[in-house]
Formats: sequence, C-alpha cells, structure tokens
Amino acid sequence: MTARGKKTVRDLRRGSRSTLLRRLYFDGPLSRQELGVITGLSAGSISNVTGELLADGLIEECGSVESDGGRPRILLRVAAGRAHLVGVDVGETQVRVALFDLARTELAASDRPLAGRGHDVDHVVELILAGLAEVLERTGTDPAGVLGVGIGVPGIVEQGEPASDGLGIVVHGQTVGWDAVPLGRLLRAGTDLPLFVDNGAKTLGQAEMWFGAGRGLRHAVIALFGSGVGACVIADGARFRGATSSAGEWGHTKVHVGGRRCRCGARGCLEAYVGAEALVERWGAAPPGAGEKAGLAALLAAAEADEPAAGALLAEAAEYLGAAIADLVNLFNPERIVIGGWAGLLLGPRLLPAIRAAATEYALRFPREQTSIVLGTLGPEAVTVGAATLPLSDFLESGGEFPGRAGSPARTPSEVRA
Amino acid sequence: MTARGKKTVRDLRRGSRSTLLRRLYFDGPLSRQELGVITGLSAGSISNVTGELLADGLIEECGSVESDGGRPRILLRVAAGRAHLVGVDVGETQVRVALFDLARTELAASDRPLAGRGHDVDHVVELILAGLAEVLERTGTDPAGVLGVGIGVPGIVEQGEPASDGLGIVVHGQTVGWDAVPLGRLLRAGTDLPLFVDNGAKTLGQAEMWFGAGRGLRHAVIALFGSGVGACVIADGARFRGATSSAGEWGHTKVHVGGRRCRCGARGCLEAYVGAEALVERWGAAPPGAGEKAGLAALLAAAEADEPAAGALLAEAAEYLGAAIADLVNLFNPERIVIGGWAGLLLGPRLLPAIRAAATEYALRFPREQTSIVLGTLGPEAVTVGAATLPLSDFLESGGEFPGRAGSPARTPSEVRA
DNA sequence: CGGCTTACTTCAGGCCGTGATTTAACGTGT
DNA sequence: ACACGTTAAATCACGGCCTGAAGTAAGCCG
Repeated sequence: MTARGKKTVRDLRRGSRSTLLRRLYFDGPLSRQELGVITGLSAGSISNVTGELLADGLIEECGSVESDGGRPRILLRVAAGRAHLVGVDVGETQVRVALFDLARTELAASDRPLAGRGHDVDHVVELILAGLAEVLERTGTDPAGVLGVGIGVPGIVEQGEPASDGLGIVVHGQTVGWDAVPLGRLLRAGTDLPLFVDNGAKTLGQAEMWFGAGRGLRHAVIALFGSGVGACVIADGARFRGATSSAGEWGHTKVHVGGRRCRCGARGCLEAYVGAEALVERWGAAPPGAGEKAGLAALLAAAEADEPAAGALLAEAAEYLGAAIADLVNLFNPERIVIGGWAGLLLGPRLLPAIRAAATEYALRFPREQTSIVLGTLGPEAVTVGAATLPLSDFLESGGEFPGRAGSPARTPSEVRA
Repeated sequence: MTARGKKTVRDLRRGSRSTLLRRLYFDGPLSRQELGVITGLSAGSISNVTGELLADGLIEECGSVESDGGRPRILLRVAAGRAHLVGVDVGETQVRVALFDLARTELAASDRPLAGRGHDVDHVVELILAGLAEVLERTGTDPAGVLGVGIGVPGIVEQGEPASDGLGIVVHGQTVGWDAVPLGRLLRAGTDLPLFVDNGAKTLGQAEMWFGAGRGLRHAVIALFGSGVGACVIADGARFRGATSSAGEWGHTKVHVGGRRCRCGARGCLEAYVGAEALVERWGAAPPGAGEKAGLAALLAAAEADEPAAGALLAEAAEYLGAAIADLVNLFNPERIVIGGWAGLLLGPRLLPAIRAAATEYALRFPREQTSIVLGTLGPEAVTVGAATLPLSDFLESGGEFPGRAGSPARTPSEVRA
C-alpha cells in the first residue's frame, strides 16, 4: 500500500547486477550463457553487466567448459577476496569475532571470555571492538573492503530507522539484563563499519538457510532448541520480522494454558516444558554443579541406559516439541522444519522419530504433507557465519555496491562536480 | 534466491502506473502535485502517467482545490465505473454472488440456497455460474469490463501454477467433504473470466485489511472466530500464504497438548475449546434443535443474566482466546490483532477486556506493547467484498491492465503487425 | 584449411524518468 | 482593467537501460 514508486532506469541495472551476482554466489561458477537462460536476461545485457562486474573486480573468470563443436563457455564466479565480512557472536560465556572472505572462509577469529562482568553492556561493546580490531590487524585487512559487521545477540532486536546507519538499533535482552540497550549507537563510537544486529538464534537460522539444511528453500522454519527455545521463520526467501523484528518467539507459545510457570512470567510456555534448562531441572538427577549442557548430556545418557524416568521425560519432551512444531506447520505452512540449536542437535538423533510422529498426529494433514522435519547441519558455532550473512545479504541485494561509511553521505556535492 | 531479473525499462512504467493507481484508489482524490510528493516521482512523470491513465479511462478529474494565489490543483480519482468485479461467497447454507464497481458499490447480488444437495461440488459450481450470469445480465454488464471473479470457499486452497489461468486451483475442504476438488478447472468450463479462489475466512480478513479495522496497516492478524477458528495473517501488506497457501490455520494450534478431542482428529486444539460449535456443545443448555448461532446467542444471554455456568464458560473461552492470541503476538509480531467472524462480533463486546488481559498476561512484554487488539468492523457479509478484492488486487498491481481472457494469449502475432 | 557450431560482443532502436523550461490558471494590487 | 507574482501542469532534451539482430571469436570435424 505504501510502495514508493521505483525510481529511475538505473535501478534496472542495479537489479540486474544483483540478480547475476546472487546467482553466481549461490549456484557456483556459471557461464554467461547459463546465466542468460536462468535469469531470462538477454545475451546482450548479460555481456554488459558481467563486463561491469568484471571491471569492478567483483567476479572473475575461472576456466571454461569444453564444447562439442562450438566456442567453449567461460565460467564466471564471485571473486572471494574482493571483500570481507565480520561476524560476531555474543554468546553466553564469550564474545567471538570472526573475519570471513566472500566465500565465507574464516580468515581469522578472536574469542574473548566475558570475564567477571557478565553481560555488562560496556564490557561487551569493548570486547566486540577489541576483537574487531584484532582480526583486522592480524590479517592486514583494509577496512574499506569490509562490507560490514554482523552481530548476533541474545534478546529481541529493534532495527530502528533503516537509513539511520544502525544508530537506531536497540536490544531488549531480558535474559542478560539488557533493557533497551542502544547497541548501534554504542558501537558506532568505536567503528565506522556498517553495523547489522540481529538475534543470535535468528542469525543461526539464517546460516542454516543459506548454507545448511534449508538451502534453496523459500519457506522454512528453523526451530532452535537450547537453554531456551526460539525459531527463525523464513517466508519467501527472507526472514519474517513482523512489525518490530521480534517475530518468531516460538518458545513462549502455550502448550498448556495455565500450566507450568515459565521464566518469562507466563504459564504453560513451550520453553517451560522442553527448554534444556527446564528439562534438566525437572529431571533433578543431573550431577550437581555441572552446567546445563553436561546435565542434558547426562539425561540423554540415562535415557539411553533405559532409565525409566529419563526415558519418559524425553518421550514427553518429544511429544511437546512435535505438537509445537505442528503449530508451526499449521500457522506458517513451510516446506521444511529444521531443528537446530545445541540441545536440538544433541537430542535430535534420539527424538526425531517421535517428534515426527507427534507432529503428524497434531498437525493438519494437508500442510503436514508439504513439510519435512529434519535436523540442522550446522552447530552453534555457525552463529558467526549467520551474522556475517547480514552484511553479505545487503551487498548482494545492492548488486555489489560497497557501502558508504558512517557520517559520509552517499554522494557529496563535490563528487557531483568531479 | 530465485528472483527473476527485472525485465525491461517498460516495467518501470508499469510500476509507476501501479503506484499512482493504488494511491488514488486508497487515498481518495489527490492532485498531481500531491501524488508527486507522496510517491517521489518527478512532476514530469506524474504528468505523463496520469495522462496515460486518463486516456485509458481509468481515472478522471473531479473538481479542484482552491488556491491562494496560484493555479488550483486538479483532483484525480479512480473512475469507479470503468471496470467491474465479482465476489462470491460459498457459505454454509447458500452461495452469494455479487457484482461491484471499482468503488466496491454493490450493483447487484444473487443469493442461491444450497438446497438439498449440500456442498455437492457440481451443484456449487452450477450455482456460482448461474449467479454470475444473473448479475451480469441484470445489470447489462459487459464481461470484457469484469476484472475477474473472486471466490471465497471453505477449506484450504492450493493455488497451483500462477500462470495457468486458474486451472491449477484445487480446494481441500474437509468440513464440506471436498477432497482435492479442481474448482478452477470446473468453473473454467462455464466462464472465460479470470478466476481467483481463496479460503472464505482469508477473504474476510482481506476485506478487513483493506476497508475495515486493519486499514493502512502493514502487519496484522485477523483472527476469525465462528463455528471454527481461523486467522488471516498479513505481513508487509500482503497475505502470508506459506508454501502452499495454507498458512494461518490458527484454530488447530494446541492450547492443551493431549487435551480435548477436536473435529480435526487431534487433541487440545484451540477450536475444541473456543469454537462456537464446541462452546455450545460444552454448555449443553442451548435450546435443542436451534442452530449454532441461536445457541451461542442463548449462551451469551445466559451469561449476561449472571448464570454461573455460562459466565464461567465464557470467561474460560476468553482466557484461551487471549492465550492463543498471545501466541500470534509472539510469533507474528503484528501491529494489530483484529477479532472478527460472526461469533467474534457477537461475543466480542463482552469478552474483549478479558481477552486483552489474558493476552497481556501470556504474551511477551515487548511484542505485546506493539500490538492493539480490536474488534473487526465488518460482518460476515463482507466475504464477497473480500473475494472481489482478489481480482482488484491484481488489477492495481498490474497498473490497471485489463486481464487477457482464457485461451487467448496476451498478445497475438497479428497484434504485433497491426 | 574450410565449414560448422556455439558463445560472446557490439550496436541501433525504442522507452523511461529526471530536471529544466515553458505554458496555464489562478489571486492581488493598482 | 491589467500587469504581476505564484503555483500547477505540460513539454522536451538528455542520459540510461534492455532487447534483438547482426557481427565476431573460438573451438570442433572432415
């Protein structure tokens, strides 16, 4: 209903560049010929645009395909080293900063423990900036070639005005005591790089979509199952954000109205039944003092050893998960549900059959038939990859435009004269 | 990831036409000047495009705004009579076919009871076609000026190939015994008009979004509460369909895993607790033989008369509805939740405060604060209006192009020569 | 070495939106 | 009455874009 009218004829070129670049990025080396067939652009345009992209150094030729009688096709691919990406994972115990090239090869990484100050905001900001400086320096990377810094954080992220250069980014992280933290503004004081912030679970989902179990799909839900429970919904190839980017809070879906008290304050939330924290607590037989992960591993081991209480608890968890997944199936009608998160990957092999059965039982037949339920293929360390995906997405969308830096408008008056 | 590259420079014009047309349609009469400011298009383009639209008869001048010293602005509006729309509601007891002009004024309508044959498919198809012929004939409407026939049906609608002229439309209507009914193909045998089919609840939601309580919003959920319970999710201004158009099946969300048996076969569905059918049945004190609507009205009257059982039942229903709405808030993060459907409108005035309170209690604080919960403003008779919205949406999207008729390609070779 | 096939490049042609300029249609002040 | 200032709309040169056709490059095969 709002839909700003497309601007000018130049946007067409931007669109073409974007299409070609995305195609080459995701579908590996392709010849100009193939690009033409796939994208529907005329051979002339392909030639034009790829010429531009080659001149910009964004793509490169890489060998050719042998022919049976005609001129061989020259293969093109994205030039991996032309630009770099930074992904940051603000985790439960540490901050991890990683530098990638365009082919998402990790060139350097820096892990910094949260020390005694926990998730104190200033401390976290310091660690991010220090890690960023470290990976750039260690690899001698020119900041001008860095497309941006993607950051996965716990909590709900409000994006603010898209044009405000990240200054409007505000984080509400109940579990770490962040209340309306202006993360964008705080980081902006320490770097000029473009900033992208999203919920860590959502960035993990993004990674799973681009490079994992959701590859190539247009409609999927990544169900993330850890201490808490979350989901990342992909609709028509893009993250479903809702009005204020908080869509996908699946963990607080009700499975028993008026039931178990959840840490969010409400009763009967899914998370209160199947979150790793809740499971370990309900089992009650975990080795004391051990962390959540050790506790859950112990629970699993007990179940594998045919201990009745553990087995029953996991069976119940599978039923709840299956029922809650059925809700996702009914509401979002995805092509696939991917179960990820550390707890999901740990318990998945044992629980998956029961989860599938419960989902079939609780979901409507038609949408259930359209959906497969699978385990994720990426571990929690993929949060950084997913975070790096955020600036990458922008880059591909814009047709390979290098972002302007903070404070400098896209085009200064002097540039016009030059 | 797929994203066919934009085609040609002509698509720009199509986009401009669409923007202007949509703006004029929704925001009433506007001057060229205002259009320029709103859409960002240059005055030159506005002049050009509106000139084209005027020549096509799609818009017309309608008076002018007085000035204080300059040339007065001429107001433009969509020409209501230039094209017509047909909306069809395949209801529980009858088939209603209505003819509208572009300003959605109802020019004629035809109600035909389902008679003894119930929802027998061939019978329904006959009624639709007969009604269609009747309203066209009675008003002397030229079929060439009819943009299409939008049909709201019970059940899940699979859209099939978008380019296949509706032939791929298949309906799965469990409650009326339709199993994979090729409705598009059946209707195509009786009319050449473009066909659009969607779930009736969804078309009602569409109407509420365009002309009712959701007007102007980009993210909303229309919760429809009748014999069953459904929802129509609007994301970024468009219906959220999911992979196979069945998204939004809210009625079978679990509120008590393993709880009450639902007519869908599963246990613990929302619909089994708050659907009108379930409420009347659970109450047990409705006048026997009366319909569902009378039963629910009696239940409400009893509650208003302070009968404890009725009051408690409704209070419980409000809590369940609130909790289930909290799920919608958490998962979709909408700007507004609109409660509609005949049962929703009937009980709404009494239950709304309790529903709001329960939603606040069960939803996460942040997304809940972004959402208002209101009653719908359109009755069930708006299904036809919503259905007529389907071809209208296409029309506006295309920039006011009259759809080609079935079988005739958009442009014949002879046209090229002419 | 000439002929054939296939991939890529070049270029004229038709459109498009912008932005400056021109024309149209008003009030106002003298 | 009439010139003047003001604002809205129309016109037009310009730079750009994609298409489709014609031309060129680069391999096979006989």
